[in-house]
Amino acid sequence: MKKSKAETAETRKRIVEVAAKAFRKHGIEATGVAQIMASAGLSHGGFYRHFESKDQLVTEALSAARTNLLRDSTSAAEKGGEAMLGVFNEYMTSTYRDNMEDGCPMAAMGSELVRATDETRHAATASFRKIIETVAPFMRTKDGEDGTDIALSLLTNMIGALTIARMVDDPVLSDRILATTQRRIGRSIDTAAAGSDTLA
Amino acid sequence: MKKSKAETAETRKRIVEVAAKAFRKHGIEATGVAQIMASAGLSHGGFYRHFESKDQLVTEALSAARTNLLRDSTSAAEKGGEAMLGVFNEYMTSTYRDNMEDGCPMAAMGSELVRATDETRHAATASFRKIIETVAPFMRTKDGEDGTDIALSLLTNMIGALTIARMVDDPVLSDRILATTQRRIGRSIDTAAAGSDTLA
DNA sequence: TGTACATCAGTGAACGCGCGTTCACTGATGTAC
DNA sequence: TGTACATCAGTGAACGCGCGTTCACTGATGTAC
Repeated sequence: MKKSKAETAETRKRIVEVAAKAFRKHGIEATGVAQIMASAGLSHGGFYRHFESKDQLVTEALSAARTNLLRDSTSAAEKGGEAMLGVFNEYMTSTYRDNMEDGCPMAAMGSELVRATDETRHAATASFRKIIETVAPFMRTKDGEDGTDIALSLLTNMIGALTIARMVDDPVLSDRILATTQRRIGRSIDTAAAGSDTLA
Repeated sequence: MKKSKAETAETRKRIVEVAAKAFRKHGIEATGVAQIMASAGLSHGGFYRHFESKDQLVTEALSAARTNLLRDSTSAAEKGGEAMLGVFNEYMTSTYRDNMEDGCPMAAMGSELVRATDETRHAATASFRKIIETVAPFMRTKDGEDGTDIALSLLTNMIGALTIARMVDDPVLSDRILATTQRRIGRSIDTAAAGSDTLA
């Protein structure tokens, strides 16, 4: 039953994408290799033809999950401050809150990533840094302030707010957390900032 | 080998306290009932004389873990704004970051609490709300702003910052996240606010 | 106050279960001639 | 270009292991008389 190289690559990619959603939705520990393989339409035995371990898949799934985030922020960075504000605000909506499987992996798996392997934490750090770099130029800075610092503050705020908004069992409180965070986003982003497109 | 009522109550309390530390340090799922009982100096079989399930212990351990937080913020609330600032700042130190087992349970177990049982999430919500209420009067508000909203924003920021500071594998970046968050704390807290002691 | 008995905290073996991982096997793909 | 063979993606059973939970048992505590 050997498969062609193209098929093999496709299968591997499918496993990573399925895992990226499952880990965010149910958590890393709670998601088994067999479940992931079943969701990808395979039996669990073939897993180790593609990956050395579950940990390796976690690292790759995390990198895959960040792709959407980076795509959003990079495309907004090209368009300018108004687009960036739109992207940020979208992350603080009830729709985004209620769709964990497609959202920010750091908000969805935060405390599990703290205890993850060195490789996974390294990948997470690289993702986080990349996003900070992308959005930092769009932060509204006053005298002496650094865009990177504002971005660090705003993004960790969004991650924490999303986590707590998902944790609390009172929808009113949850919505209020999102709304408050949106207000901070509006204050932090410089909508007048030019996109990289206009610079080119 | 029946034990006296006093001993039984003491044992139960010990289990909860050991669990509160272990869940924060290693995560909820990764901490087994047998490990907790062994840390408490007991064999695992006796666990169900004290608790109906592991889930019940999780709920109680969470409530026990919040006690320290509430004690800190309540005592600061009595003393006034300067004391409150001190407590907040302490939460954003490298010492606090590196001592997960004694720290804020929402930062330590955030994404696991999102997926916890209804009872646990309810307890977590009550804890969060209580702390917000305690610190809200000490927030620096400008025209039309609500202290509760500022508190929600600041506390979710601190939880997210602590989580990400623990997740990244670069100590420089981690320290920078803490420092930036400390700066925001300084801007948000009204050090001139009077403590409830002075009102009495 | 003293005795007889029921209660139940704690022990340690055992339960079924799902986990991550391994392995012998199958048969289509890719390669060497 | 066609044939022979090595490769290896995927299957499904099996591995050891630790999980949460149960249970028969022990013996000190608490209670009823």
